[in-house]
Amino acid sequence: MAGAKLDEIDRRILAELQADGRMTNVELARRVGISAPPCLRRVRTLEEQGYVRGYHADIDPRALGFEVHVFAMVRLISQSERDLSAFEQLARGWTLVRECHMLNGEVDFILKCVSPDLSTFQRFLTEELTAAPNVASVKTSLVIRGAKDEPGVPFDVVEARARASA
Amino acid sequence: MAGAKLDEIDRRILAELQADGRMTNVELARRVGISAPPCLRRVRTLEEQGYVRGYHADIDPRALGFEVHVFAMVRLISQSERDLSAFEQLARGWTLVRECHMLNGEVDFILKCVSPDLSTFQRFLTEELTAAPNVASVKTSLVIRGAKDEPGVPFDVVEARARASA
DNA sequence: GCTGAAATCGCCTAACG
DNA sequence: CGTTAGGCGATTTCAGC
Repeated sequence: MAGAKLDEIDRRILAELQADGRMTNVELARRVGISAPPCLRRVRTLEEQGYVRGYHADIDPRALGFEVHVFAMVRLISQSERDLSAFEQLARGWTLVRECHMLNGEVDFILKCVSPDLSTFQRFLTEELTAAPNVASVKTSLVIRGAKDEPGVPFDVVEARARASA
Repeated sequence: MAGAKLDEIDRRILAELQADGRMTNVELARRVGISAPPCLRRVRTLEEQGYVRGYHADIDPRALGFEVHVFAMVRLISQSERDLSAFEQLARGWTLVRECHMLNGEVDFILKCVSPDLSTFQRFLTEELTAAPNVASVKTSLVIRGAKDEPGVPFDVVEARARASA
C-alpha cells in the first residue's frame, strides 16, 4: 500500500507543508514535535522519494487579469495511443490550458483553461483547440463562480486510512 | 485593468515564487535583480494585496494512496441562489471534493474528486453526493491518465499583456 | 517614494553523540 | 533523534538617490 512507509510525523510534515509551504523548518519541527535537524532530514527524504513534487506560491489569477475560467470537453476522431499522445503533447504547449486529463466515457479529454477575457479564449478555441488535428468536437463550459479550490490532498482521509491499517 | 499596478520586477517575483515557493528571499532578489530588503518588502506587499494567496507544498496524491481521480458533473433540481449556495456549502465539507465550480449550460457544477480507491469513491457518490438534497443527477468520469497539471497562472500571457499595454 | 548598505537576530544545516 | 555550533539568510534600521 502506498504511503505505508510513512510514520505519523512524516504525514504531519506533509500536511503542514501543504497548508503552508513557506513555513520555516524550525516552526515545522515545533509543530510536529521533534527538533529541527531530524525534521529537515525528513523533509529532504520526502522530497527525494517523490512525496513532495515542489513548492508553489498560489497566485490569484483574477488579480493578474485572468477573468475567465473554462472547462473544455474534447472528443477526438482517433483514440489510438499515437493520436492520444499527440493531442496531449499539443495541450502541454498551450499555456492557457492549465490542466488536461484523459477521461473514460464519451469525452476523451477535459481541459481546464484560463484566459484574460472571452475574446482571447474564443480566439484560442477556434484557432488552436478546435482547429487542432484529430479533434472531432469541443464543448466548453464557462465557470460562473468558483465554490471551492483546495490544493492537494485531503489529509483527514490519509490519517483515517493510516489508523485503519494500523 | 487588474495587475496594472505591478511593474516588471513584481511580475517576475510572482513568476519565480509560483515556480519555486520555497526559494530564499536572497535568491529571489538575485534573480529579479534587486537587493534583498526591497525584494522582501515587495513580496510582503504582494501578499497583503492578495496577489499571493498562500504557499503550498505540491504533494503527489498517488504517493499517498489516492489512486482515483474523478470529475463529477452535477445537475440540481432548483437553481435558486439559496439552493446553489446550499450545495456549495455541502461541497466544501466533502474532503474528497478538491474543487467545485459552478458552470453555465446544462450542468450546474463540476467537481474534481480524489479517492484512495473506486469503492471509497462509489460509497461517497451514492451515500453523499447523489443523496444530497436538491441533486437531480450526477455523471462521473474517471481520469484515465493525467496529461498536464500546471499550478497557477501562465506568466507568458501576463508578460505579453503587460508589453501590449505599455 | 523608492533603493541599497549595515547590523542584528534567528534559522539552516553540518558534525557528533 | 537530540545537541552543539558555525555560517547564512531574514529582517529591521538607517542613509542616499
